[in-house]
Amino acid sequence: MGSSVVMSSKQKVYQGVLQKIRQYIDHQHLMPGDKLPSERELADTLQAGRSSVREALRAMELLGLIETRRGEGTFLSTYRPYETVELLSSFILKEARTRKDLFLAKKILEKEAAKLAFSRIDGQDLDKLEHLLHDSLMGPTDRHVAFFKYLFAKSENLLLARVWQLMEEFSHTINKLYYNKVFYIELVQLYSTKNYQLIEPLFDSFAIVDDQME
Amino acid sequence: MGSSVVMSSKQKVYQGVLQKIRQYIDHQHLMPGDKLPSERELADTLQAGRSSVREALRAMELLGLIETRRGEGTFLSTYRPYETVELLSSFILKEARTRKDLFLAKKILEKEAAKLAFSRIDGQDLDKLEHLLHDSLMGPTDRHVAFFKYLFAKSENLLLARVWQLMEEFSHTINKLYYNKVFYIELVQLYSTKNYQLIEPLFDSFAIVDDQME
DNA sequence: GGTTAAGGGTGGTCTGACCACTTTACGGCG
DNA sequence: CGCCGTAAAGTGGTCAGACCACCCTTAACC
Repeated sequence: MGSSVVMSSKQKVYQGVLQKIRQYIDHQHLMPGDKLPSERELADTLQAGRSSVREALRAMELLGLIETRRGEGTFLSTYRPYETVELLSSFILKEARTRKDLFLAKKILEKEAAKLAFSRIDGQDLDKLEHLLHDSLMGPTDRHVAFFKYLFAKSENLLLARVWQLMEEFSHTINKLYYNKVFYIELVQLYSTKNYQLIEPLFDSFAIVDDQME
Repeated sequence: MGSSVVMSSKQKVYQGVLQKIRQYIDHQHLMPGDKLPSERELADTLQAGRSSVREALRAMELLGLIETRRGEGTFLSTYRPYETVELLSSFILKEARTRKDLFLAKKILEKEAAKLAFSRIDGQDLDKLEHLLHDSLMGPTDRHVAFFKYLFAKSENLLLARVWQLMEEFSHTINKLYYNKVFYIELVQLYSTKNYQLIEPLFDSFAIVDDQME
């Protein structure tokens, strides 16, 4: 950084600013928490208007790349791609807003998490899962969410977990979904008897209970 | 739309503007290509400054949600996340673990699409898939993308397809990935011999070829 | 040394000016 | 009446400037 924003005939100033900021972050080896130059300084250095700098920063902020704090400055944030997926998914899910697509996609993720978690479920986990199933203070949807949150944590694939969570949260705007209670009991049994090959057939044999039909 | 931006104590004006625009898109059932109100009109209607409106629009533009054209206006775009993906990739690369998550998640989706497509693959589809495999003008990555694009279309689960597409585009910024060529041939064979039960083991037995290691 | 107030710096928001480009409207001519 | 050219109106794009809310640092006072 030190040169003005390069103005290609098609590129808007905020896009040039964005590129320069990214280069600055790279060259300075900035880590999350590190401070960027002030808006005014950026505007001076890049010979752009402060508004144009702000437009670039707002775009980055929405993507979760930076955090701006009034009176303090602009800081590189711990990058959380999942927040971006959240915003994007709100559009994606809207387009694909058929119940069938959503529920099947979610079921697939749950099934795969169940299988990924398989080798990591020990006796203690079984206890916790069974405790969940027998907690009579929990409604079926909450139990479902807690159950699979547990399994997704065990799967140790954060991206899958987050995508599932977004689908789960989004599906709540449609209605509440869960499997028949026998399903959960049988899945825990499969973990108990170490019967990996029966996980997929189990998912295939249980239909989702659709709260809206009741 | 018609009320001013609600100012919560923590929310910035541009975030409120963003919400209102999203609501407007919903209420008007806007489709890609449809025109949004002008910046000045939005500023009047939402009782915000034009700069604040622009900040919100820049953020949406960077996400590929809208397209602004000087002299014409602001249009809802057919969702194309290319610019976003490029911007995010420089940050997503920093986490090797995220990378591992991404590849595994993508493989899972590809596997499930292959299975969902199973019952819809006919002789004509087989011809097309085989044609893909024998197109020597295609590099391995392009072939992989075309191959699975085809399968996801056959799966008829638009949500899964979109999530996979997003992951696929993310992963391209990291490196180029595909399976060993024998994989595709064997999968087409499974379709030909109608051997559904072997799809999952096939995916389990093939490692992803990582271009970066070559 | 501790506390408080002031000063300087930060981001946040808005207004206004002006430019480049597109679309619309109007007038003149055939 | 239709077409063409020009001007006006409308669009986004950029910048400067003003002022506010907040934060941090420094200086002054007890």
